[in-house]
Amino acid sequence: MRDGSKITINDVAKAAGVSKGTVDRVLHDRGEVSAKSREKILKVISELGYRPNFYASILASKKNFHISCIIPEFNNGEFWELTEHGIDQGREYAERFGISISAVMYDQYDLDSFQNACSSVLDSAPSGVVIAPMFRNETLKFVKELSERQIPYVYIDSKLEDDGYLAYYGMPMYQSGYLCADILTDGRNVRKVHIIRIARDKRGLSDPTITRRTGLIDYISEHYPDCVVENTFIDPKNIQARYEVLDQMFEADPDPMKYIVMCNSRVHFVADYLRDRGIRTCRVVGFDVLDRNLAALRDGYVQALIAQHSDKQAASAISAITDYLIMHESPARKDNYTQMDILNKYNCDYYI
Amino acid sequence: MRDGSKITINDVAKAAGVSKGTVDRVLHDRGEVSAKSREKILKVISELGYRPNFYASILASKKNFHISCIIPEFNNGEFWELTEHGIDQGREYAERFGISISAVMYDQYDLDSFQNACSSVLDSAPSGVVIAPMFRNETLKFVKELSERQIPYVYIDSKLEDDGYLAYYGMPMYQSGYLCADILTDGRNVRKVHIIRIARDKRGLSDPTITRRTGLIDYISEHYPDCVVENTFIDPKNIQARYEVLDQMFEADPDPMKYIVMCNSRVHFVADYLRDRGIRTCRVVGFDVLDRNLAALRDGYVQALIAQHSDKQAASAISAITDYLIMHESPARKDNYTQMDILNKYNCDYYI
DNA sequence: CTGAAAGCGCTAACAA
DNA sequence: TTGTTAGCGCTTTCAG
Repeated sequence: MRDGSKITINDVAKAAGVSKGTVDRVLHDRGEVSAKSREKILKVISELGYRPNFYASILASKKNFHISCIIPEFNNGEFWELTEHGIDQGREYAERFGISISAVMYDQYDLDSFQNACSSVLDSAPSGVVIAPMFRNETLKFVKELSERQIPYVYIDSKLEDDGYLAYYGMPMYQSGYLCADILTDGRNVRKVHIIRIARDKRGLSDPTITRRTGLIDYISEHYPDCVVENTFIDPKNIQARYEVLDQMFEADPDPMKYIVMCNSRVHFVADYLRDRGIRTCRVVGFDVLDRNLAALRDGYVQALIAQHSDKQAASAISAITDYLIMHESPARKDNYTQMDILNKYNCDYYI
Repeated sequence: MRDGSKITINDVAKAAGVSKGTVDRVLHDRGEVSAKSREKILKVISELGYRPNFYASILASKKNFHISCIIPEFNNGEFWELTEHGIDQGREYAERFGISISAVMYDQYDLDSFQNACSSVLDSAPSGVVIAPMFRNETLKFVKELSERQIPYVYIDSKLEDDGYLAYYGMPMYQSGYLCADILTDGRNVRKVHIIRIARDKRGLSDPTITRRTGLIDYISEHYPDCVVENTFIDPKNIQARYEVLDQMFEADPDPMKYIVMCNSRVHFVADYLRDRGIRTCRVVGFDVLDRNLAALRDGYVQALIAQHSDKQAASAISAITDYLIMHESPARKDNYTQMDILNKYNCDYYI
């Protein structure tokens, strides 16, 4: 009964006329087995439908697996905090199998910091790696090294064009922009859409939200060919400058009904402005369930949020590697596009 | 390293000056231990921070746990099919711990069938039970019996007012109706809402969607006090009768723009009608991701679907019992209201 | 009431 | 290239 099938490595050994030591050897591909023994054992295994009991396996094994997760560093309430929660969930799972998890953070605006993170991970000789890549070239170099060392790695958030990865968990960025535009406009007579963007001081950084913006713009030009799309850049660090820019935006066009969208997680910047100025005439859509975004949703300064359970992405990434390490099982599918959740004030309180 | 803490039952035994047999006895509360031994052992355990290794425990144990799941029977493509998938997911998890899972189905329109299901489950002396209750009184009787036998049980889909259950996983029904109304109307100038309902031949059956309808109606009267809510009853088994009723509904009011909603999973009945009649002027909202509902969503006969991942509910229920059985851990929270997912044609393809 | 001892199914030395 | 053996940490008889 136990484990569904009661056939053990001993049964296999007996049926194949060898010892369990030999069976174990073919089970783990560690050579030193004659071709005929090997063949026979494999045959018996599939005939009997033998499935190893990995509790016994873990118990007996002296191996110490470790998984490193490389993600951007963050402050409280920021996007990557949720990912860290997911790492904690994944840790809970992995630790049951005696696998330890560590998170290594880097400054997403600083290439050196990313390189340091990568090389320190490499030095620790991990059994597997989870990575949220922000620097294209450096990441490609890094995963190439991982591949050579036969270390499995999983992308989260966004992925690159190599194909050595074990799995990828992330949101379909283009589609999320398309969806966002649909929710923003939703059959209304929209003449102008305002995209609020973060003014990036450093150039040359990869920005995963570009694809999202493309989806957004495509939707508009397909469904509202006469609609104007206007970009407004705000400074994330300077409130005053931010308010000035937004004031200008509102003054430039007398219509108080504005359609506003942000393609990253920081729509709360817009909400704060609207709250302070007492503006309730706009339709605002943003992304991700930060506390400040949720508050804006509840208060009615943001009408909808598109969310992606990025915690689950990290957790899934870790269990994918765990399962691969423990039971040699690759995930059912390699590319896992997580669902896009539409949140409004009536369902956001039930979002975990 | 292994398992986080390397202190074993042997360490505890040594430190307490007893044998591991005795430690095991207090660990599992199976008596036959002197008060002082017990006390000492408990003290040592907390001092050392000993945490049992349940792989070893499962390996050595001869126990055979079994969980029974009681749910309504179904045809392909119906609501409960998704729940069965969830049971399969749960089984995958539970079997890792040597716990077997079985599903027992009953006819949700037949009390006898439900009673039979319950008593056959009782006869099989399960280690735990997952139940989707459709008959109030009978269920209360059943769970009382389970409580007396100390068998843990978990509600899914809906729950009753007893409080002996280990956990509950389901959608907040009232809120889902409220949300549904919001999506249906969404700031539009709505004067009449059509609720399409299934004509139930048998009376006296509990209907979990009543609460949902209440939420829906409450929203309307709060936000659209002048809006009329009209109920139309259709026969699930008779196409012709169905079409006649709907024809009448459309003929009764010349306005082709109708707001239509169904509170159960069978909005595809409405979609089929609209497709056949070539009506594209309505706004239709329904519940649950049946294949036929998804098709209607993609084709534009249904504008939105509210979904609830009922597979995850069943899977969570099973892992809750599993964790309880294996590591004596109760779930983090008892009542788990699952999130309400809003699906439209742009995000439904990413809904697993 | 308690200790000793025989496994659970598998891994990994170590011999052969 | 193989078989043998000593555990992994825990449960469960079975004597005492």
